This record gives sequence, structure tokens and C-alpha cells, in this order.
Amino acid sequence: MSTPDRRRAARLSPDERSATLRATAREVALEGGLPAVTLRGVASRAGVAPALVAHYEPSMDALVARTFSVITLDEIDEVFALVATEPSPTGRLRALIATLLDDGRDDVTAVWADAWSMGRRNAALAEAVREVMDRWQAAVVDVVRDGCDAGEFTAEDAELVAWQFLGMIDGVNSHALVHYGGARDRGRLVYRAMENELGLPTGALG
Amino acid sequence: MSTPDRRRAARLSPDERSATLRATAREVALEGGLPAVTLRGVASRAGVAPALVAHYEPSMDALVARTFSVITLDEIDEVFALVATEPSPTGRLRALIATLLDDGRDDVTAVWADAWSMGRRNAALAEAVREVMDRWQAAVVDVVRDGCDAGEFTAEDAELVAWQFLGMIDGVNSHALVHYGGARDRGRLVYRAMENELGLPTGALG
DNA sequence: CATCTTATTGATCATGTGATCAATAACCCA
DNA sequence: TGGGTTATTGATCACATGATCAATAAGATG
Repeated sequence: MSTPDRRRAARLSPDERSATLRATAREVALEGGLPAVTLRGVASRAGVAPALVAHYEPSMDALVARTFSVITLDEIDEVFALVATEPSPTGRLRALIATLLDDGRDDVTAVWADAWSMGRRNAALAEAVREVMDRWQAAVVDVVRDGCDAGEFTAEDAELVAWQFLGMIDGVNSHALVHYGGARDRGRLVYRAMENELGLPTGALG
Repeated sequence: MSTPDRRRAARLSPDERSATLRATAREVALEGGLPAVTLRGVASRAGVAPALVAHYEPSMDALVARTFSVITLDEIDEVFALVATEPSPTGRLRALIATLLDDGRDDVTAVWADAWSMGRRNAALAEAVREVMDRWQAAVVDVVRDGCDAGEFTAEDAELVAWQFLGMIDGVNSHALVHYGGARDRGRLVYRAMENELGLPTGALG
């Protein structure tokens, strides 16, 4: 019962094993949140001894931080790959909002919530959070600038608009994580705020 | 070194002791976040044996949830006591935003971040979070309705506007918790979004 | 002042955490 | 096929967590 009987794991190259463990840590975090990323948690899921996990990371704080980065950087790629299929800047912004507010992303949202909480006690994680937030902001700035160049948007300060856009999204998603009341149409203000902020006609985004 | 030499604590009535421990738990949480609210953490700060803390709460999950409620309900009272000094609805809304976006509230913001994270693994805490969020929403709805009654605001759906207002605030504050880049003017969109949403002239709030 | 109620404590348990290291065995290469 | 390199493991620390309970002593009551 206690020990999930486990054969000796296959002998992999350090690179392979390292990649395997990162992928496993990713799964663990998406299922149980960042607090589930423990030596024993990752090891048992990977079918490996806890000591092996410890062997491949300098510390658990570092593993948690790396796991956060893996998950959230992948998320950026996935989201923007989806968004990029839209032909116009306005369409891309609309798709971006819709994707970020979509249900079924609670696992990633929960990881972000864990990160904002745990980042206060894990310096490596806090640094990772800052890096990924900057990546997100830069990606949103690109969307805004594209729209401005195409003449569809008007933005005084694209950098600031991007930060505040992400703030709105993250706040609404944090709320929905624990409290679903009123969450159905919770994105309406996001659409309207962005239309207003970018000089779009009402209803242009949704 | 290990045991901070402690005399036997004064013998208090259950009500007094209970109140003392809640106040202590509050201080502990505001200093180290909700994860710092442990049997030993609260006990040592209160100058009391860990067993006594356990004696007064059915479980630690319950103590954490109660501590969250104490802190955040007090915060509602404090914020709205301040806001109520403004004579007009527009002034009250402006003061509300300014207060909520003010620095120096990181301790409470951190408690909220902890709650959104830990609420997924602590049912009592999740329930407390929902309750306090509802209280916040109701209080904001009052401000919006006041403005509508006074003819200063126009709101189709005050309930929804209140939720989305709180979403904006919480998102921006979560960001500022770990990432201060661009945080200085991070509230600008909040002001503009509310002006737009409530039919106020540009610049009416800030 | 003696007695009794009960708030408080110390000791202890079971559990979970990260970390370390000698011992092991899987795999590669000669 | 044998030997050597090293990925992997089991065992074990030290520590922190929540929880329980008999023993203690503070303070009220007579």
C-alpha cells in the first residue's frame, strides 16, 4: 500500500532523465498545483526514487521555479500559436481574450495563483514569475503595436495597456478559481475596457 | 535557543483566550502570510503552548480560514470607513480605487493571494473566501447603486460591474506583489475602465 | 485556608518534508 | 564476455507539521 512497488528505473542519459523529470514535474503541478511538486511527489509519479529527483536539481525551490517556467512558457507558445491564426489585429486580440478567459484553463490559473503566493517565500520562483510576466507583457505589446501599425488601434502607451490588460485577466481568473458566482460573463468588462482603451468601436471585440 | 523560555501563561477565560489567539493569528498571517499560521507559529507568538492553540480550534484548516476571515472582514470595515468620509458617490469611488491600489497594503494582498492558492486544498478556507468576496461585491454594489440613484453613474448591471471592478483591482495587486515593473501607474486603466463603464466623463475619477 | 474545577502544559505520536551518501546494478566499451 | 563508468537506489538524517492526552497548577468557590 505505502510503497507503490517499483522496479529499478531504466538507466537514461542525464539529458533524457532530466527532460523526463521536468515533464513529470509539469504533470504533477498541473494536477495538484505547485505545492504538489515535492521530491516524493515527482519521484513516485516518475516511477523513480526520491533521491534521483534530488540528484537532478540543486534544490526543491529551484525545481518548483523551473516547473513554473516550463508550464507558463509553454502556455504562452500555445496561446499565441492559436491567436496567430486570426488574420487581423482586432481578431487576434479578441481571440486572445477569449482564450485567456476560457474555462478549462483552471490548472494553469491555479499554478499562477500558487506562484504569486509562494513567490514570497521562494526567491527563485519569484524571479521566474517576473521573467514570465515580462514575456507575457511583451507578447501582448506586440499585439497592441500590430493593431496600431495597422491603424485599427490607438494606444498612447502600449506597454502600460499590456500590463493592465494582463492584470484584468489574472484578477478575473483568480476569482473564478474559487468563486464561480457571476463568472459566466465575467469577461464583459475586459472586452469593453480594451475597446475603450484602444479606440475601438463598442462591440468590436465582443 | 530552541525553546524561547516561557512561563506558564495566565489563565484566561475561554472567550478571552480565544480572542487573544485570533488576534495573534491575525498578526502572524499579516507578517508571514497564511502559511505562517501554524500551531507552533501562533503559539510561540502568543507565548503559549502549541497544545493550547490546538485546544481552541477544531483543526488548523479551520484556524487558517478563520484568520483569513478576520483579516479581510476587518479590511472591508476599515476601507469603507475611510471611503464613507467622501461626500459624493464619485468621490467615494475615487477614494475606493485609490485606497485599494495604494502601496502599503501588501500584507493583506499577500493574504488574498495565499487564500486563492490554498483555497484549493482547504475547503473551509475556500468557503470563507467566497463569503468575503460576496461581502466585498455587495459593498461595491452599494457604491455603484448610490451613484446611480444620485444620477452620477449609469450602470446596466451593478452586480456585474462590481465583480469586474474587484477582478481588476485584485489582478493588478497580485501583479504588484511580485513584480513592481510598471506598477507605479498601474491603476490608470482601472480609473478609465470605471469611468467608461459608469458613464462618467473622462478624468472624473483621476 | 482547603477544595475543586478547568485552563494550560509537556511529552509523544504519526506523518511529510528536503537532503545526503555509501552501495548497487545497468549499460557501454574494450 | 568481462570490467569499468555512473545512473540509480535504499537507508537514514534533521526538521516541521497537526494532533492527542494524562498531568499540572492557576484561580475561583466554599
